Amino acid sequence: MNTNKADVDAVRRQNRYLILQALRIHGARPRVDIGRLTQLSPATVTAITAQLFAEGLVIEAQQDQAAPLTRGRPTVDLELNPDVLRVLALKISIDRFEIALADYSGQRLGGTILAVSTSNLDAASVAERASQFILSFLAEHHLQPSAIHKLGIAVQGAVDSHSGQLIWSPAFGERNIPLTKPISERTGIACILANDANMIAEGLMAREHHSYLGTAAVVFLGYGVGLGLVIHGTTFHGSTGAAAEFGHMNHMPAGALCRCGRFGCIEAYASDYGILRHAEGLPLDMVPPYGAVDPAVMKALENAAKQGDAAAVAAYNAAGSALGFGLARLVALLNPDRIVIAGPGTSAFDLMEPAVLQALDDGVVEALRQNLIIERLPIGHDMILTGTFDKILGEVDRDYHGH
Amino acid sequence: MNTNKADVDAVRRQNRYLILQALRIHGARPRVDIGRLTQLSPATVTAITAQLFAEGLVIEAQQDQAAPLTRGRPTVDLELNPDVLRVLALKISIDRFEIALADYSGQRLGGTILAVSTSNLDAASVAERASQFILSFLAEHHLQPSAIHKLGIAVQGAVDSHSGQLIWSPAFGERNIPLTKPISERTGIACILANDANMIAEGLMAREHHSYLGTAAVVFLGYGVGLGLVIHGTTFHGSTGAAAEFGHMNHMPAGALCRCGRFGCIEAYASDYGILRHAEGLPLDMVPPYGAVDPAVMKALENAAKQGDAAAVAAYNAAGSALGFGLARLVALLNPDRIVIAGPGTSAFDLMEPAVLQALDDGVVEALRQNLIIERLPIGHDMILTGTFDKILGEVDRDYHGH
DNA sequence: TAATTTATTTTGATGTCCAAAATAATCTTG
DNA sequence: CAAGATTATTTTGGACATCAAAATAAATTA
Repeated sequence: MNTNKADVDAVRRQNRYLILQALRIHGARPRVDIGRLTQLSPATVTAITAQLFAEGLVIEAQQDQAAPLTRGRPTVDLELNPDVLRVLALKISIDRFEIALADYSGQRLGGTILAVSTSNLDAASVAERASQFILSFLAEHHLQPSAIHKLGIAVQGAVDSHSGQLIWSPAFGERNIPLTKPISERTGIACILANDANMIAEGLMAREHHSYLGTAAVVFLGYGVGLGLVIHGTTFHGSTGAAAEFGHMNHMPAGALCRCGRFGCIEAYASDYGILRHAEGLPLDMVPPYGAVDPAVMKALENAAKQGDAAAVAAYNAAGSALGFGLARLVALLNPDRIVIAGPGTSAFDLMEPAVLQALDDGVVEALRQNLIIERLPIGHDMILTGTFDKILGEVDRDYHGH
Repeated sequence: MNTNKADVDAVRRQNRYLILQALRIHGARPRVDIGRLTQLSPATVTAITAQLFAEGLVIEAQQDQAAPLTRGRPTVDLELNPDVLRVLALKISIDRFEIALADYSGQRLGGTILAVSTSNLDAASVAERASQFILSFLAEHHLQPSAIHKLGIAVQGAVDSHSGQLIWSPAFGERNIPLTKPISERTGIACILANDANMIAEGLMAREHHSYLGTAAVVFLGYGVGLGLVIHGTTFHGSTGAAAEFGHMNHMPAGALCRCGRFGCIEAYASDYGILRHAEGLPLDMVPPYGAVDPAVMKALENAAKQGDAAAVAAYNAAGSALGFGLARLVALLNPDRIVIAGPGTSAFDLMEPAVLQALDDGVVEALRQNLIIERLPIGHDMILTGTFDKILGEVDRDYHGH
């Protein structure tokens, strides 16, 4: 349980945070609504919004033209002042950097993609290259780095968010790549580092808060297999912030060879390259001979399986089984309310679904999956950037107090 | 994050809780110490302790005879008033009920064990039998049920603490056995239901709070394999309160037959009966032909393995491997700071340890286990009762305000 | 134009914490 | 053995937070 002392300051901080979050989630709203949403009394809402107003964080919104049509004093909508600050999100994945800019209200103001041959970068060059990308992006938008309040970096792989290092990622050959420190030094922008699947979870939580109050697992199917964990309504990061390396959770001792060098990881069966290797009849202990797999290739494989191609069907079955047993193990351990399957791989999930469900049947006491919601969410990579903004801005709501 | 509004009442509740917990954990202490422990100002400590005094929850302790020997006004030790209330803890395991009584300070006042042929009890009789046991125990101690503030029930198996049902337990043949409601009706005592391994975690947390601030997994080796999870310094219960069915996390698809009826559970390899079945050369898909395994039998097997008996060694290796891969999967998912191996099975852990470590090597990226502390704790079953008291009394500290 | 209705602000009460001052109860020292 | 020193605890007064209720603002309706 919470083991910190409470004082009157903490009360104001908490309620102030609730109001900012209410405006962030629900958009422009009058004070009455804020009171209803936060359970705070009108007097308190007035007091806190007045303070937020004075700090410049909140402004009066344009009055909605669709007339009131109602009796009584008209409401005054308040909204977050978009111009308070700007934030950046950088997504690093195989052969690709993507950056986006947003204002304080979360509105996306622009973004670019850069093709990078990531596997050829050495540890030191990653931050260098990313910094260049950030600075040139800012220059294009006529922004000084000092205009950016914070940068969130979302990467596929195991990250250590405390030290700001990328522990391991399929995008790079090397391990333990420092990111936040060198990027921060080169650009002058404060950085945080997070796992991409966790950022998706963050985004889902921000948007559908009521569905994510308990425990949920968000599986991201794509080139690899990522997982974001929501526990007690908060995204979970383990002791080093590196939790949820679901793709590299072992499925089968001494099983198929994975990109990470181990044998039997879920990813070695259920990722693009794992499925492809299996379907092509290559030995499972062969080093996966692919970089980023062309989506068209996967689409073709998917179609082949749908046409009944035996090798393709078998590959998707193996993928589903590995994924399903992984989920079964997760369920046995955490008994979540909800599992969300997201990412581009979702389109082929039909092919895996029977094996997934069979594995869940075989692998978990039914009592633990009685009320389990399994949901498919056809969101794409873009949710990673969105979720990263949600995370950064949520932190800002907690501790930013104006200039 | 916390999404509740804060008010001045919440402040006092929180600080009051901190003071009660400080006294509970550290025993009799003067007000100055309480201030240091909680970070509260002397003025606040005086105010809150005065209130606790008035409510009767706190009393002045006997002055320590070992004289002060120090200058200045002497301290006045405060302590929890043991007579505020009494609580009961009931532990239900295979062929055995155990009950204990404690006072408000957590002091154990007595306890009894009852041999029960649990496997022969039908669902309705379990609560009936337990209630009889409770009532006769109270009669022996000349206590009315109304004198008991709360009863905590710790059971091996999957529990649903919300509904108060025992979903599945190796102790009983039937499933979905209602416990808290019928026991509460029959005895008139408020009940809560929890998993035994979680109660061990609760006990460890109460005693060594600083070691359990992050994520920790407490593995209980005994007849079965239990797991208590500590996440963010709180014991974790999944959506139904049934989390951490580690013993029934799948180790090997279509593997050894488990008591739960599935194939390949960790327990089917690593529990007493699983090891014994393997060592005796019985087929792994054979229904385990044992009830509670006599500790002497396990001791003999352990000795045989230590003498080099091949079948016994192989059985312990298989157990270690199943346990190790289970832990590897847990680590990949949760990246805990600490794994604690506890329970009577600890004595044979030497035999399993090499296989456990090998499995961890094979199953987890090393970055995730670099700082992992694996600790062996030779605590016994008794910690389950102790931890149950810690849990109940912690709840009391949070919401009990005197008569 | 007056009455009604709804939103927001103001006022006053209650309660919290804390810093600083006051008090209490001991030991030390000359 | 009395005055001083030292440490613990309590008291006092200020700063702030929430809230209920009253007051005010700004519209619609009759």
